[in-house]
Amino acid sequence: MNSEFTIAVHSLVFLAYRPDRMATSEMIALNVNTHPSRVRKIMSCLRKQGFVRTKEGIGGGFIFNRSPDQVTLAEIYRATSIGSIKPAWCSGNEDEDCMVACNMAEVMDQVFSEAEQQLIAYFERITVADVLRRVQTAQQFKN
Amino acid sequence: MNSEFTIAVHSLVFLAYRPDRMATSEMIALNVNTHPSRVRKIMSCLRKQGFVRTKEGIGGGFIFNRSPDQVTLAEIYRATSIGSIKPAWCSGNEDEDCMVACNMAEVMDQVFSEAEQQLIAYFERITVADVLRRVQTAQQFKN
DNA sequence: TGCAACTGTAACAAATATAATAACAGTAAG
DNA sequence: CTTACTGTTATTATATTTGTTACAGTTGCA
Repeated sequence: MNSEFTIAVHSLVFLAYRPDRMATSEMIALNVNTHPSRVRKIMSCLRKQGFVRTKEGIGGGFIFNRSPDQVTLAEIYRATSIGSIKPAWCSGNEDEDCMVACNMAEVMDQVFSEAEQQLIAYFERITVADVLRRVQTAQQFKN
Repeated sequence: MNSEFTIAVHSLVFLAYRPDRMATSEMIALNVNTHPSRVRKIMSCLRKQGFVRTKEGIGGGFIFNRSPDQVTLAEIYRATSIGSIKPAWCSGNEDEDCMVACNMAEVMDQVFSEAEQQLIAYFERITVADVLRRVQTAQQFKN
């Protein structure tokens, strides 16, 4: 799977964690450990889906636009990474004179698509607030 | 996800489809549409797990060693691709002075690991024989 | 009005992962 | 002892992912 999902989740958790629910791409990038430009690209996608709003210019940044306990990982997955569990490579060959060769690509497509539904059903049960709580729990075990 | 899973499933379905349940790496590679060497590498892994046995020398090849309706995609996934839904890239930074930065990698690890269990639970319900039947069904819809 | 701190986006470069290919030793049948 | 196979490693080619740079557009404020 695509790491954009990870970055999107991390960014939203970070925003949820901040008292003002706001941060610049530079702050997020430092926290996530990537380049601010990559953060902006992914946040731009989250903005188009209404997860965050942005403020340009001085004192600007990204602002969490919804309640962290209402946003599920399923929504984030759909926004950033839908289709990413299926490998790009496809087996089989339509021109072959064999039922298996001709139809495996289509059948595996179905299988991966159903598998992805299972994954999404699981992500449906986890919110950004849940992830933040898990982070807090993990932290407590260190102390 | 790794396409080795796809190739492994396709290869076993192809073997299950053959009356003698046997084929050479060249035949499988032609059917799957890849290089025989790649097939041998993946089949070699399936042999070590007991899914197939091999016969070297003239007249040799790979032979399905179990009943197609007993082998689930979950077993094949575990044999070839375990851990592959988690992206290699990890977010966060242990050295950062922030709870979120320090613990997100661990938390996302848990999340991906649980997600993979869901995936495997789904694959548990599909056998090689089921996939072959799906191939047959797909074929019928073309005629 | 003009500078400074932001986002938005595209283009490019670097790194990494994946797939194809070649090569050759080992094995078994005839 | 030759031919048709697997087993395995190494190498090359290709695709994908990530990082980086650059710059236009926006906004707040002195």
